[in-house]
Amino acid sequence: MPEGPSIIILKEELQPFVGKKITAAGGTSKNVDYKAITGSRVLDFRSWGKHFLICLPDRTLRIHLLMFGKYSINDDTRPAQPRLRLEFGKKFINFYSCAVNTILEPLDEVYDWSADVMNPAWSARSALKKLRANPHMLVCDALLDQQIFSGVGNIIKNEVLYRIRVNPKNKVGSLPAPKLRAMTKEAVHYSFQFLDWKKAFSLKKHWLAHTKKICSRDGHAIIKEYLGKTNRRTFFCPTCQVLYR
DNA sequence: TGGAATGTTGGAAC
DNA sequence: CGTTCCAACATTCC
Repeated sequence: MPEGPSIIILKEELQPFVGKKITAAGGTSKNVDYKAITGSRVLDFRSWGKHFLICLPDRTLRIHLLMFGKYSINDDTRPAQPRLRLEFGKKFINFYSCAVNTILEPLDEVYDWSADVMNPAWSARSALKKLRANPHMLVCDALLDQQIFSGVGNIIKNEVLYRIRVNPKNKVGSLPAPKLRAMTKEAVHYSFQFLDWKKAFSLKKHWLAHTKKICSRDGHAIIKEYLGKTNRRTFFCPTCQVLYR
């Protein structure tokens, strides 16, 4: 479900609820004061990477869909109990198996919007600065670092590295400067392609590395290894994705 | 059918 | 006290 582009789609699907008043709220999350938010109007839906933000006058509800989170709109056919349910008269939204939190601070104090690859405030310069400050970090970890590339997930990581022909085992500091810039640029570019393809239900069709077995560039085998500090599965072509020294 | 997967967290361990 | 590690969580698919 997640990765930044999917959250953008969620935000777009919920646009009809902007400005609407919550007439009832419930769910299994213990991090929400359901009574307090009943009667509040939704000022806006925002997002920061994989965080989906429901902005109310006096607080923000933060939804993180994690690996298996789901949502449904005006549809109660799911068997599971929603973690969070917001009703707007006869219409409603349900969120399932996600992490829900309440934020009381102003969002600008909580989030660095320039780190979100899909936000207009995204700053490549700022990302490069953070990367240069972490030369020891593996590039496969760097792309998954939400403080640097908020919204990038494992699929985007694999596709970005394949597209710029960079081996995931490189350290940030060993990449030539143009490659580091290319990585930063492609993280944004591919995220928007992901968005378009996901909307067209053709995301998987465009995967070049993720879950693939053969490199479409040179016909060599794509390797699967569990890499980085979080041991995420990483697909890459050791032949065309360069390992710098 | 069991294992793995678009992810993060909190607390234990060191 | 800082860091690192790992279990836990939850759902769907192959």
